[in-house]
Amino acid sequence: MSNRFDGGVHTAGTLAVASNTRTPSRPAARPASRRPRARARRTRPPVAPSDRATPGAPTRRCTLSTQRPTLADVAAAAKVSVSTASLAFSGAGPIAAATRQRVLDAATELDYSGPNPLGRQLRQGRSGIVGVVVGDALRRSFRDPVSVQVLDGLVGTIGPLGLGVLLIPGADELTAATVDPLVESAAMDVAVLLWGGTTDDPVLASLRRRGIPTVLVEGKQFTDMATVGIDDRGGVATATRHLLELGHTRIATVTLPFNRERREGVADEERMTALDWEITSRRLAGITDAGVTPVAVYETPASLVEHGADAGRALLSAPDRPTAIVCQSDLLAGGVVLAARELGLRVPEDVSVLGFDGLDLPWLAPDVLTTVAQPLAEKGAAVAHAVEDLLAGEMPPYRELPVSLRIGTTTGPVPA
Amino acid sequence: MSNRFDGGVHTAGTLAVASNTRTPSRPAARPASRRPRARARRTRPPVAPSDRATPGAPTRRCTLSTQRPTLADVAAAAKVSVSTASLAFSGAGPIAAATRQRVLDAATELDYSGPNPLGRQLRQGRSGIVGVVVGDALRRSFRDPVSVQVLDGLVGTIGPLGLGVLLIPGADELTAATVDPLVESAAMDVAVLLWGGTTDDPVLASLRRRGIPTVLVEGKQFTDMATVGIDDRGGVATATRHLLELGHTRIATVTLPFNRERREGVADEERMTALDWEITSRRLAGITDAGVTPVAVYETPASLVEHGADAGRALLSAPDRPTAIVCQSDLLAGGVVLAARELGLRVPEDVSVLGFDGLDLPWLAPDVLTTVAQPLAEKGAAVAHAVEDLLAGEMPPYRELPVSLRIGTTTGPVPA
DNA sequence: AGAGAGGGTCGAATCGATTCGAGCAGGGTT
DNA sequence: AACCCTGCTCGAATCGATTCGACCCTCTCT
Repeated sequence: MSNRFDGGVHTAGTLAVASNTRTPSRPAARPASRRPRARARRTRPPVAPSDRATPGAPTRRCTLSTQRPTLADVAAAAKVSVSTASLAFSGAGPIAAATRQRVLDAATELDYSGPNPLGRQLRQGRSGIVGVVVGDALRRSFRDPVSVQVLDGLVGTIGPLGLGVLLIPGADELTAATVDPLVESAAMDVAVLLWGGTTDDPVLASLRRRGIPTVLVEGKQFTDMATVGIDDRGGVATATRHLLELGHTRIATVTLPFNRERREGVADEERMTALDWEITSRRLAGITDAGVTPVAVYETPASLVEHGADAGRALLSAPDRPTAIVCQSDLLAGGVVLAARELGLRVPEDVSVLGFDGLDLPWLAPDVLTTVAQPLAEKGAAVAHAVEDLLAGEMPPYRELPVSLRIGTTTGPVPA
Repeated sequence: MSNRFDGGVHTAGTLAVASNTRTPSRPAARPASRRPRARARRTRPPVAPSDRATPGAPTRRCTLSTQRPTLADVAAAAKVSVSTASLAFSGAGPIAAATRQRVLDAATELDYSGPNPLGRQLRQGRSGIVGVVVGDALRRSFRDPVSVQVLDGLVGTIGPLGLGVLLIPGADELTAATVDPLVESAAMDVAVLLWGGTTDDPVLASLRRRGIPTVLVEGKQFTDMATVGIDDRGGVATATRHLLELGHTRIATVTLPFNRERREGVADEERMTALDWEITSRRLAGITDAGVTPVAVYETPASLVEHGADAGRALLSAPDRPTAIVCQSDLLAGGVVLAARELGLRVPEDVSVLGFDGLDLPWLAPDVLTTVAQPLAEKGAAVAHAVEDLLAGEMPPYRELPVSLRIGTTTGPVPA
C-alpha cells in the first residue's frame, strides 16, 4: 500500500568538468635523489566501506569523489595567477573589473563554485563555527522553548556575521564522565554552553584544555569565560513578594533539577545539600530573599509539563496543601495548573501558580500564567555579542539581563 | 537590586607555552634573489575591530591570539619527525609504544591539545560536518517537536560516526529569494533538508551548484538527491477509513501550509491550485484515497497549537459543522481539541479529532489524541544512514518508513 | 623628460595537518 | 654469511586557499 508520488525528475545539467591539465609543478630545485611520487591529483578514497551495505540493493554511485576544480585550475583557465584569482573572489584587494570578470567566467566554465571553505579556514585560522553545547539530549533540551528561543536569537545575530552554529550534545546524564567527541575535537572558534556548567563539568574542562573561548549562559561565573545571565534571583523575589501581597503564606516551590542526578520528589534536608546547579539555587534563593521559607521544595528531573503535573499532583493532594506554588519554569507551572484542574481545584481561587520564563502557552487557555518574563531573544543576542567579543580577543564583562513580572490569571488572593 | 552571585573563581593554571624556536626552514635551494619575509610565525590579527566597542568598559584581553603549539613543535620536543608525531595521535599506522608515549608527554608539556581539526580537514578533504537546513526560523521550526525529534535521532546516529550537525536557517518566508550565506559557503560534506524543498527552492539550487550531496526529508524526489519519507498518504487513508467505520461523513481537514505564502483560512477552489508543498498534498490525497471529499479544507500558516485552535474555532462554529476533523499534525489537532472544549463541545461525543505524528501531548490530558504515528527517531536514523551512504559515495534508494494508526480518546462514533 | 604615484599582478610562503613509500635496524632462517 | 622479513621512523608531497611585498606599467605633475 505504498502510495508514494514519483516526484518530478529534475537533474541540473552540469557541464563536464574540464580536464585537469595542471602539471604537478614541483619545486624548481629539488634533491633529485628521489623521484617524486607521480600522483597527479590522487583521487580520495570514498571513506569507510560502510559495513551496513544492503546486500541486494542497487547502489547508484553518486558524484561525490569527482575531482572538483580548484582555484588554481580557474586561475590557469583565466590566465591569471592564483593570487589574482583569489582576489577576484574575496574582493579583498585591488583588481581590475575586466580581470575579475574573466576569472568569474572561467569559474563558471569550469563549474567552480567558489573557494573551498576548508582551505580558507586553515589559512585564516578560523573555522567560522560556534559550537553550542546543549545541556542534554536534543530531544529533551529542545522540548523546552526557552533553549530554542535563545538559540534562535543567537543564530539570528551571529548568522549575519558569517558564523555558523554547530550543535553539540551535552553529556548524557548518566555517562557524564565521557564527553561528546565533538567537544574534544570539532573545529570551532568559540563555544557556547546553554545552561552553563557546574564547576566540575567535564565539558568545561575539555574546552579549557583546548583553549576554546567559551560563553556560559546562566552558569557560575569564571574569570576565564564569558557569562550571560538574567536577574532571575531578583525576579523570583519580586514575584514572591507579589504573592505575599496577595496574602499567601503557605507557599511551595517546584524546582529545576538539583544536579546531574535529576531526582524527582520533595527534597529533604539532605537532598538540599546536593543542590549543585546554579540556576536552581539562584531561583530558590529568590524566594528566601522575599522572606519566605517554602513549605515544600519539590525537585523535578527536567523542565517539562509532565513533571510539573506530577509535582502539582503531589503537592496539591497533600493535607494542608499550599495556597501558592512558585515554579522555576513556565512548563512546570503549566503542569501544575493542569494537575490542579485535574484535582478539581480552581486556579487562582483555590491555588495560585507562578511561572518563570514568560513563555506563550496557548494550550493552557483560558488561563494565562503569571510569570517572571525573561527576554529570551535578547539573551540570544547578548550571547552572540559575547561571542563576537571573544572572537575579537576581548573578554566581555558579565552581562545580566533584566526580567519582569507579568501578571496573568493564575495568581490571586489567598483563599479565605 | 542585582542579586547576583559571584561564582567561585577558577582559572586553569596554564603553563607558559614553550618558545617557538622553530626555524623557518626554507626550501634548500632558493632563488636567493628575494630575501624571504622574516616573519617568524606571524601573529594573526584579531579579526574585525568590532565597531560596537563599549566606550568606557574595561576590556580584559583574553588569550585568543596566543600562538598555539603545532604538531611540528611537539615533534621537535619529542625528537621525532612530524609524521611520527602524527601517528602517535591518529593511531593509524605502526608506532612503538615508547615513542608514542614520548610524543604524548611532549604534547602535555607543551600544552598541545591534539591536532588542529582544520589541518586534518583540509588534508582529508572532509569537514565532518552535516549541514541541516531547518525549514524556517529556528524559533518556529523547533516549536514543532517533530523536527526536534528527527534532529535528535539524526544527531544520535551520526554523532558516533564523528560527524557534527551545523544548523542552517532556511530561507525566510518572505525574503525567500536570498539564501543563508551558510548554504552558499559553509564547509559541509552533506546537507540535510528537513521538510524537503520544492522544485524551485533556492536552497536546493545552491546546494546543487556547490555539488554538495543532499538528503531530503519528506520532499519531492529527485534523482540526484537522497530522500527519506514516510507513508503518510497511506496513513491518512487508513485513519480516514477508521472515521468512516465510525459512521462519519461530514469530515473536514486542517492542513499544513500550502506554500511559502503560509495563508490561513478555508481554501477555495483557486487556492487549492496553489498547493505546492509535497507533504501537504500527500496527506490531503490520503483522505481522497479513502473515498472522502472533505467538507472543508482549512489551511494553516504553520504546525502550531494556536493555528489549530483558530482552525477549530472557525470550523466548529460554522453552521452544519463537521463531525470529524482530520488534522495534518498533532499540534494542529491539539489546537482543534482545545477549540472544541472552548466552544463547549465534547470530544469525541460531539466531534472526533484525528492527528498526525504520534506525539505525546501531556497538556492535552485527559484526552489522548487518535493519531497516525510516525517513527520519528527512526526517521532521524534513516536520514543518518542516507548521509553515511552519500559520504561513502553511494546514492541510497528512496526510503519510506511505515506509519501506524494509534487510537486514542479523541475519535468516536458519529453523533446521532 | 624625468620623477613620483599608484593601480594591478604575480611569486612564494604559509596555515597544520595526513599519508605514502623509502629506508633502516635487528632478528630469524636457510 | 647472505637473505628476508618485520616493525618503526622519517622525508617530502599535498590538501586549497590567503596574503604580503615586490614589481611593472601607465599616467600625471612639474
